[in-house]
Amino acid sequence: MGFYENDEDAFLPLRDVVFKQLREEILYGKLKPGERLMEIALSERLGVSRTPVREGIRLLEKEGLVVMLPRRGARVASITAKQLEDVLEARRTLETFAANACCAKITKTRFEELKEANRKFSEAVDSRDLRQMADTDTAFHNIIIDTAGNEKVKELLVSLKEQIFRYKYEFMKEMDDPTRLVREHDQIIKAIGECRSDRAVEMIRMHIDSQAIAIYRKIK
Amino acid sequence: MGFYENDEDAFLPLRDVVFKQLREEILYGKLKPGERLMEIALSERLGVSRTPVREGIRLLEKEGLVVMLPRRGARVASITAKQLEDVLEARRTLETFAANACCAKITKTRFEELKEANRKFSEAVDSRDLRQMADTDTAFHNIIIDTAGNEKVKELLVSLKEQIFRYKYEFMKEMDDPTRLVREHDQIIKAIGECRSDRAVEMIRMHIDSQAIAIYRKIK
DNA sequence: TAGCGGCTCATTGTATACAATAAAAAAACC
DNA sequence: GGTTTTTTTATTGTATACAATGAGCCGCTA
Repeated sequence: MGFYENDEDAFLPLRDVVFKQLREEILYGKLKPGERLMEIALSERLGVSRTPVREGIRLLEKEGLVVMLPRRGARVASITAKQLEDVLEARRTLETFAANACCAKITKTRFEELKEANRKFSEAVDSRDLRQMADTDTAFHNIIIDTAGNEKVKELLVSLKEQIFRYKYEFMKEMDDPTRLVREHDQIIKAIGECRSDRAVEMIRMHIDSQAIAIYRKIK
Repeated sequence: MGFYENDEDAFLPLRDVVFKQLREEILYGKLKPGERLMEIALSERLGVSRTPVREGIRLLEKEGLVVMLPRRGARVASITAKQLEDVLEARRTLETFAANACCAKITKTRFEELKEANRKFSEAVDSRDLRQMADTDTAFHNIIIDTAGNEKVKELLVSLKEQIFRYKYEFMKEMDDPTRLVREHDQIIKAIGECRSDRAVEMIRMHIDSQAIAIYRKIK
């Protein structure tokens, strides 16, 4: 690669370095949906041979970030309205499960983390730093998912969210009142704090759906 | 590979042939959990070079059938009780969602397919052919999932089921009364036919849970 | 004999060369 | 001039050679 993002990467297999790099570029829009990923061009740009590039691309496919056609190479995954709906529906299903489980397992410290996470999200919203907003929002949701304690569900949700991250990112750019998200988070926190799992589930559902509708509008 | 399962495979990239072959061997127990997958040995056995073997193994990793450790190669995924619980919980969450959606979208022809599928499953149970039982059971559930019409959920469920297929297979071997499964299927069909989605969801949940408990017992 | 250190070997990681193929361009034909 | 066929070229698929590394072995030392 010629350079390394940080020292950790120096010990990672090159395929993972390639994976991380390309993932970053896809998620934050440098590589756009539908764009071809050509092995030779990438290996030259990244300064490695084709082998780790191929393997890195396979990892991206695993995360649903690229699609491969035999003998035709890989493209950054683009998404149809139907696929977006499907992903969001799957996400909603799993994340409402997580919210429910979270209510049963929440601890005092976890609850405080949740509040702290939303505070950070609120700051990010105030700062209008898009990247920061996206990251802190993810962190907030991840606390709920972590508390639910189901590793497989977590893994699936990470993958599902990555698949629509790019669109969410674009959508946040044009959102008129992002402070609404902060208030929605607060309501979720409140429901969890009161151990009202039905309400928490409903809040999460609404929270995801409202974003879903906005993203959906943008896609079309 | 030297030979081909069928003509279709002759046109597939070798990585896919390798993937299919190894997947078969893992699912039906020829390759056992924890067993190492060594690239050179496999490439010799399958008559291809290491490259497609490596890529085939990556595909297996994507399906959760093998786990890879950097510089230590790949092993057939074995599962802890906790992981099994997590997978089953995720499956239950998504499949109850599918059952619910199925009730809303079921058509007359699909309903007939469902009944036919359970008839075939019943025959398989009578014949005591384990492989047949597993396949027809999967086919039955797949009709419900297909009818739900969410491709992403389907994809996730396929992967989740594969991860526990081997254990289910082992468990079926020692099941005392497999006809119970046929009756459970019948109840699910009935609930769907009556458009009682609450009941269908509950039936699916029970159906999965009863298997879950049995598999769980076996693992421990 | 227990523990340390370096050696060997098996195995994965990476690079590269060659083969196969699909898309694009050029040529031949009507 | 347009259409089909051939040729070229770009790109992926596959094989293989070499490098790097981790695991186990063996002898050394105390």
